Amino acid sequence: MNAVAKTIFHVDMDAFFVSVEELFDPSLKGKAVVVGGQRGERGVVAAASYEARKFGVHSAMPLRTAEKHCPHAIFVNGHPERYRECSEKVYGVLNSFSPLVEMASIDEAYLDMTGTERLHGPPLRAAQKLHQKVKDQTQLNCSIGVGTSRLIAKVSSAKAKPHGVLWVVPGQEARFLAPLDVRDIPGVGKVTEKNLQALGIHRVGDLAKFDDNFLEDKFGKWGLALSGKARGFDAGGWFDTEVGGESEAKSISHEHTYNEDTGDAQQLESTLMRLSEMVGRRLREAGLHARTLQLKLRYKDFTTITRAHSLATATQLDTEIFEQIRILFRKNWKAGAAVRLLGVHAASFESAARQGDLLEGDRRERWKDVLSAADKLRDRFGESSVTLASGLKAGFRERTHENPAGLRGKGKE
DNA sequence: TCTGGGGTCCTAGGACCC
DNA sequence: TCTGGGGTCCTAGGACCC
Repeated sequence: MNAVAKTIFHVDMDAFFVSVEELFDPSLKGKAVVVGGQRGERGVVAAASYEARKFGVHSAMPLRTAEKHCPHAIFVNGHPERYRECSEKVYGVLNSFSPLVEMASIDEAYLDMTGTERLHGPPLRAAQKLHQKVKDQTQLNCSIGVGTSRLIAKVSSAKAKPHGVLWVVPGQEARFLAPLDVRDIPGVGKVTEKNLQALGIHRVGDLAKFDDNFLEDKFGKWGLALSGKARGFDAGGWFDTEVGGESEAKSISHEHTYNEDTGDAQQLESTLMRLSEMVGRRLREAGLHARTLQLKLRYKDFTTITRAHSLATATQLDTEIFEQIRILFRKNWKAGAAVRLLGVHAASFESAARQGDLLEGDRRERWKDVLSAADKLRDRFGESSVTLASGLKAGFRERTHENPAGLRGKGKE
């Protein structure tokens, strides 16, 4: 572990969703903009412009609260396709700079720049070059943190915002981290913060004073990781892995929150049908079969339950997914109770279904062909053009509407 | 403050097996 | 009858991230 110190870049796009919307509508520039939905809708802020943030608006805030804080803000629906497109463009720029690039999410990436000094110059110079290149080729601003670990790079990119570059010189990690709030450590949220505060730990420096054993005692495995992070190490989990490693999806899910709660069985089941189709489609696109299917049910009062079932044979078929989900729903829904949200979740993937007897296998193959054809039709004519009504009475199905909020929100930016 | 959607990882208890 | 100890799988829930 005493090899040459690594040089890791963390590139984080500034107010990504807002900036992309500004590319499509330049009149938004310089204004208070909230991305995530329209005024008065049920939902939360996916991203807010720096202008809106001045009024206390931040991501994950309910739209209705944002409206109160900033009545003059412009509310914009999210456009996931636009963000994906821009994200790919950003990836292209990064990849032209270094082959070791890993997109950590739609708007941030890690680069392993170890040993590139002869090509790009010293770390700070290289980061400034990349910073400019991203701006020139995408018209989007980013911030870049540079350090000897992913953790240091990530924390420093956050401190560099907006539109800045920050290098933590090797050996200075502890000094950089010590004065920061424990909340600045990725993975420390509200709950951990509170637990740490109860122990008198407020700053990263306080945390670094405690030894591993004490923290492991208090917080288990997570405490050990925390101890490492307080010292600037990528302690534990995926954070430890090499930059550029491809990781496969572990689960696929879709959920829907109603604009108004409903206790109507037919409406609920047709939503589950639609969600099952969406999950099935994603499974087929990824060439995956799922063994575990899970229903998520959130009632009006926000109490939420999940109920799962593991199949003997993994599936990627809409009908099989829906069949299980419906069983779980009928078994667990308090009949008539108003529901706020429904979700369908698939996990325990197998790359190919273990097939039963030949006849059964043949039947499944034919179904797969039918479904792939339906996927293609939906691509061409929209989500509502094809319905596999098997197991449903005619007219049973809710009209499919495009989900304007089909995008990830953003935490800290 | 009336709380989206899509993910990852972790914990904990019970079933079941050797 | 007074009862071990792992290992693994399954399910439910929760913290956290963007």
